[in-house]
Amino acid sequence: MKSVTVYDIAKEANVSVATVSRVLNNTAPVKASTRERIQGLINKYQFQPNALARSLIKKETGMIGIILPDITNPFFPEVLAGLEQEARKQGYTFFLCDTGSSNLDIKEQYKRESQYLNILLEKQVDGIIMLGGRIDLHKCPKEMAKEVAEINKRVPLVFINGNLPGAKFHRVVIDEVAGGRMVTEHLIGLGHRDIAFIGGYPQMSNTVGRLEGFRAAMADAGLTVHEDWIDHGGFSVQRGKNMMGRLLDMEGDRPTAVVCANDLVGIGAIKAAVKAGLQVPRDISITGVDGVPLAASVIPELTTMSLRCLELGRSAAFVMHQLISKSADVNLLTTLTPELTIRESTAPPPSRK
Amino acid sequence: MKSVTVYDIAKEANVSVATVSRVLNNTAPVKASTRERIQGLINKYQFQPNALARSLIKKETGMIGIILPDITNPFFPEVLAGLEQEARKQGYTFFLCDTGSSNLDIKEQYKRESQYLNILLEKQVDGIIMLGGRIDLHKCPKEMAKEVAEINKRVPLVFINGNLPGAKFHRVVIDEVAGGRMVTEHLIGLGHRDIAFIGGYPQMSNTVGRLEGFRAAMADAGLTVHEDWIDHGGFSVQRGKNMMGRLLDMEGDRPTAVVCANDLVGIGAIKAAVKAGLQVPRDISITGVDGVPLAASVIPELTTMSLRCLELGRSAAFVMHQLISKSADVNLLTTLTPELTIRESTAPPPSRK
DNA sequence: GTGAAAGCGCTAACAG
DNA sequence: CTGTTAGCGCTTTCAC
Repeated sequence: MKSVTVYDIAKEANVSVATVSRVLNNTAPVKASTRERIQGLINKYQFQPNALARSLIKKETGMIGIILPDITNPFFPEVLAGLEQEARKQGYTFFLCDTGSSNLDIKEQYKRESQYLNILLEKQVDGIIMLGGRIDLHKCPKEMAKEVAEINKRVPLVFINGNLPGAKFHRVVIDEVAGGRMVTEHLIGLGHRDIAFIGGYPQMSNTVGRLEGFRAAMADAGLTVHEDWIDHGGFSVQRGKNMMGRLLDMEGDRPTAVVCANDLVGIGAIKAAVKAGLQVPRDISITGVDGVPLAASVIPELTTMSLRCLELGRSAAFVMHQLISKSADVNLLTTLTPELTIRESTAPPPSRK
Repeated sequence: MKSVTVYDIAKEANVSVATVSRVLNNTAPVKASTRERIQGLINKYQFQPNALARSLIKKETGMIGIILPDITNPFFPEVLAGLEQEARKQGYTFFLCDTGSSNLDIKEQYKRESQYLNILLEKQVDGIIMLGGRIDLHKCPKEMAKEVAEINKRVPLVFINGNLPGAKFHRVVIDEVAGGRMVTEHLIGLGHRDIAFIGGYPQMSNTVGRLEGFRAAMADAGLTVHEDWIDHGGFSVQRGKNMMGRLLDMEGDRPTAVVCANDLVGIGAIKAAVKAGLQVPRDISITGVDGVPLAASVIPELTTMSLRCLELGRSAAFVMHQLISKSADVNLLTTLTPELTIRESTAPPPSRK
């Protein structure tokens, strides 16, 4: 099972390893006849140069590490697809590190992030892209931020939709505030005045941003926000159901529209509403945020803010490539504007008696 | 930006590199005092041993390559999560190769598979796991199968839900025929006699298997299958809509139940049915296959055959680990039985006049 | 316990 | 055009 090396090829071709290396990388002219002889042997033995040895000396591996919290959340595969599309052209390959947060306590998750960060460093990846986890924290503990800052000194680092205090990082982000604002304005434009906001976590910056946009839109329209109608508690369908259920169970007036922190919560909210005997959007309008394909698959199809996942991925790959190839003036911050996608889950409020 | 090496540590600690290596791997006893001195320096410089150099000599990288056709299809992240869960314990990390088939012509996809296979070999991964693509073909062209057989000689290879002619491969599969049969029997048990089957591709073995199970269940119940009601054409929500639309537009009798080749098609079918003014399951029952979380998110929730994606992933990781650690008697074939998940999209047929 | 030295498989000067 | 040689950073005999 001994694998063949440049030496084996060289010997059989009666040349030196240098020449073999030359045809492999065509890094210098080689006489046509010897080149063909060597190429023939390469094919004959299906010779594959050992990338480890090559990377060891060239100090580049063509590998990009990706750290994300949960591949099972459809947002991430979507971003990943964008990353792959762009990075493949440049010849990069991906190291996928899923911290598997979905069934983990939060501290364990951050520990895994640290572990993976170190593993990626040891594997000599050319760059690391982070999504979710600690970079999503509205206020990240100093120690955890510092660790990442240290790593940023050793290898190119790009954040997608996140940030960390205490240092400057390269980031590709969607404008969360604009997203929250636009979706709320859509509802207000439809005639809604009593609007709730559910989902997410108050300690996460995406939630904070979306909520801030929501408040801004309400304020601009001269509407007051019912603090009772603001609820947090997660990003899953199940959590969406729970929060919506709670909202519907409340005494007194009901909102005529609900802004959900993401699509999964939006879907859960629709389910809870339907279960409570309401019709969406006739009785209540519901919106999501993310724009994952899933949102177009439910009935009624979810009106949402597309976070343009694919482009987010592509942009990040682009920034990473610039960083790796040491281009001058790489933008520290790339901001994308989300896109309102109006579908079937929103309509004017039921007319009041 | 020069990174520190064992030599730097050794010099400053006044020991040889061998000793540093010993404390790094504790591969031999080292005097407590020198060990501490060295450990101190390691911490001080945040020294990370270069995994490339290490792998070069140890001939193992702890990396497993994964080749899959489309990370955007929720089936794959689910399997991936299972893989990760199991493989993390063993200290493996993943190389993700998405051939991005969703927006590719089919030939291009196979070419990418070949490319990735080669890249993974060069990167010296300890093993390769394949999902989808050519291993899903009912009849894979000889050349394409042979290429994979060659690779199987050089590095451990595991297929998830697939196979290739001309050689023996290690495989972890779900019993597709049983799946098709069980879901059909569920419908028959409910009283359905007029059942359609839509989705998938006739050249793919999963479709062939599911359809075979469908036919077997029908035959066992003494029911005849309407060949007109068997339609193929893909695995996406959109395709499901199209196929279901076609079915509903047909002259003559209508089926009272539809077995869909996967969950996405099932969701598309529900959408088409609802759009046509039918109620699911009152007027028509619809089932899926896959058991992705999404299937539980739609309204009505989709009755489906769970392919037990997580376990599929875990089993594959387990088999791979055995292969890598050269355990004796690794099972060539691991078969899981799918699980019927009854939800809301199936009910007895409407009573006839 | 510890050090010297020989590679792992490849690339990159530097000579010819 | 081509060969010689010195490493990349680490592990691992084999001595001491």
